Amino acid sequence: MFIEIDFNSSEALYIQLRNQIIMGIATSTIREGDTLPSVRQLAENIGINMHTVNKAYSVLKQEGFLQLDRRKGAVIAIDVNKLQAVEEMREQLRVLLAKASCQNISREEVHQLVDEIYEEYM
Amino acid sequence: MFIEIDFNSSEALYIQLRNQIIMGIATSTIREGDTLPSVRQLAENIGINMHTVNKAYSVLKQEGFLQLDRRKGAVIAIDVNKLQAVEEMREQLRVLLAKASCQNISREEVHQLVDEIYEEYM
DNA sequence: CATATGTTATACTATGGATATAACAATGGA
DNA sequence: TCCATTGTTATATCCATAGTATAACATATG
Repeated sequence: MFIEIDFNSSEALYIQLRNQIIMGIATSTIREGDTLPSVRQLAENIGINMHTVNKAYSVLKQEGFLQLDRRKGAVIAIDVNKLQAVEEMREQLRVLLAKASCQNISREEVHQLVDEIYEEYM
Repeated sequence: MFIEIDFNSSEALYIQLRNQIIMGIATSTIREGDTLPSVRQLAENIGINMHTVNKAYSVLKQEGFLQLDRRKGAVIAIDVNKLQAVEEMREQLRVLLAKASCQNISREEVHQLVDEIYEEYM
């Protein structure tokens, strides 16, 4: 299992789970059509509560990364409104880059970071 | 006052405050050496509790953007460990760009977004 | 001396995260 | 058909955090 939870982190467990799964998709560790473990299985596997996994899955469903099917379980299925996705990204980058700018991190340095990270993805 | 708080947002008030002040620095609305209102003044001004403002100021102090002085009040003073700042940025971008990658937002599109946003700053 | 500053302490309410049981309808395999 | 497993929903409890409300203190300014 590619999922690693940090119980000492201040980040909510279900958010960590969400992030790990999105990273899994980005790095092709899991692909469209693959199924994730059932909420009960994954919960037992990680050692957390069923509802915490369920919440992570619900968020991923809401964000258009998962489809929940009683027959097949949790299936990776990308269904994204790209215009909306870009606007959400812009808002998050606005805050992140404001801080970066204050810290004298240049535009070029950000571009390089983006390139480095994108090499791991796709 | 350049600070605008959204009371309907799910984001914590002190985080909104922090973000607005960082954006204020990034856009040169406030500059190094400028003083922010006292915690009591700003609290009354916005219509929130003194301790909420105090928490925002404490976070900004912790992050190296503010110096709190009993004589001068809250003074903008950038004191940043750049190496650490870049690493923190990398971690945040890792999650953000993983999602972007899953949503078929290309590296070039991200670069363009970064450029657009950076035009407002510096 | 009076006022305003940052700082600290305590207490309360509300909300959200995480857990624990429990139950339900629907599906698939034996 | 029977049974186990699936996603889903409903409660209830515990704890941490956010926000508010008072209050008090040392210090600095006028």
